[in-house]
Amino acid sequence: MPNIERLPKRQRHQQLTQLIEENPFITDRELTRMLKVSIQTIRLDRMELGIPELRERMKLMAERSYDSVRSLPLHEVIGDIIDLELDRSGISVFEIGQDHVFSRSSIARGHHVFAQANSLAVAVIDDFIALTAAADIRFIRPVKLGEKCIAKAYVRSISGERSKAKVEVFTYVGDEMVFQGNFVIYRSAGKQESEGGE
Amino acid sequence: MPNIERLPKRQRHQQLTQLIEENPFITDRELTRMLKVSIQTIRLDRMELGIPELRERMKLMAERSYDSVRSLPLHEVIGDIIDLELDRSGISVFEIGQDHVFSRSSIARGHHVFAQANSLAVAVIDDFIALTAAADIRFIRPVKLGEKCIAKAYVRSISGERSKAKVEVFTYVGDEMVFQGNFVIYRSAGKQESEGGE
DNA sequence: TACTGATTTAGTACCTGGTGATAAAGTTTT
DNA sequence: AAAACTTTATCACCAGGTACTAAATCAGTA
Repeated sequence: MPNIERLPKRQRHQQLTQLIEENPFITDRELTRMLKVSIQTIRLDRMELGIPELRERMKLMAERSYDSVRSLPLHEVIGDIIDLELDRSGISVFEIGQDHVFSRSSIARGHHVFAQANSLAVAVIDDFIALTAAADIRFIRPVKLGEKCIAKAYVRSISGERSKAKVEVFTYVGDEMVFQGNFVIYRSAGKQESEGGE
Repeated sequence: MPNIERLPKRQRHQQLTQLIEENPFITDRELTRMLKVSIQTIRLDRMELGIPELRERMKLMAERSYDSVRSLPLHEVIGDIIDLELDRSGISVFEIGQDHVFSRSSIARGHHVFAQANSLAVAVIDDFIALTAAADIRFIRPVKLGEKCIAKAYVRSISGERSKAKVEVFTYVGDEMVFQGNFVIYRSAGKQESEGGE
């Protein structure tokens, strides 16, 4: 009574999984048409496969995107600043997540590592509007998914009012340095006309 | 019959808009508790404000993220590459959208401008895995919301197998140069052990 | 052949988070 | 007070399910 050559079910499970993966917005009813089985079978199959219902799937996707939206573009500072002495130094922590890596290699895309350092360099300058004017950076070793980047910024020089500041940033994973950068930050004491990209 | 000093409704509309913006996953029922009005009022308000129901909101977010998930693999290159001569030069276009700017100033965050240039510098190198090792960059003027950035990359030198390439990138808005960068890209002919962040 | 067990189908009740229409009450404004 | 606007209250209905029970179908034996 167990089964040899009782594939139709497993085959259907495969197809079902694939169909939903291809189009997560498909309803059970539509699936019955594609697979030519009753809606109850579809539902049993979903249960067995642990695939949630349409609305749950959409909710999950929405939540996932909502989280990554607020961790990416909404955050004007990338990484959590855990220490800040204005015009002197600062430390921030940023953990590399799925959203930050190349899918094929799980290596963080450079601009995220750059963004953490850049954000910190800007944050450490005590000014209403501070913008990056230039930077000189080194990626010392690739950063992988899950690694926690600790960036330390040191203000090296501040010249006068409405002028440039030099900030040096080192990023570590553990005690390994993975990134180093020298930033020139424009500070606009008073006026907000200035140069830079951030 | 029109109204002067009939704020409570508009005030509520404002609050409603804000509440939903803060937490798009809120139900009408929860909103009645926050705003102390009946659920019908909430629904009339949503109608007037053109705010779709919870499920519709989740669906939109899910669809948006689904689209951007499929444009994110393309997102490995930021900007549209419109011309590419491998190991020689390339051009990409990237329009600054809401997601790319500081809300307070509508100035593009530096890392997006950097990311376009960096992506192009990597793409122009004809190698399976190419990673940024270092960069020397200048933000010449701020880039604003809606501006179209045209990045041009030129390969300046390629040294041997499994070695460094130097790529220079200029980014323009119209005929104004807004960014300039010198990138050192590692190319790993064969092996994929190499350095860099991108 | 009849029994066993898995698989599939059917049907009902119920749930959430709404829409839409209609009516009634409350509040201003005129 | 009458007209106009705003809010609340009902009621019927919908999609896309869950949860549960029951029956039908099919296969492979014992």
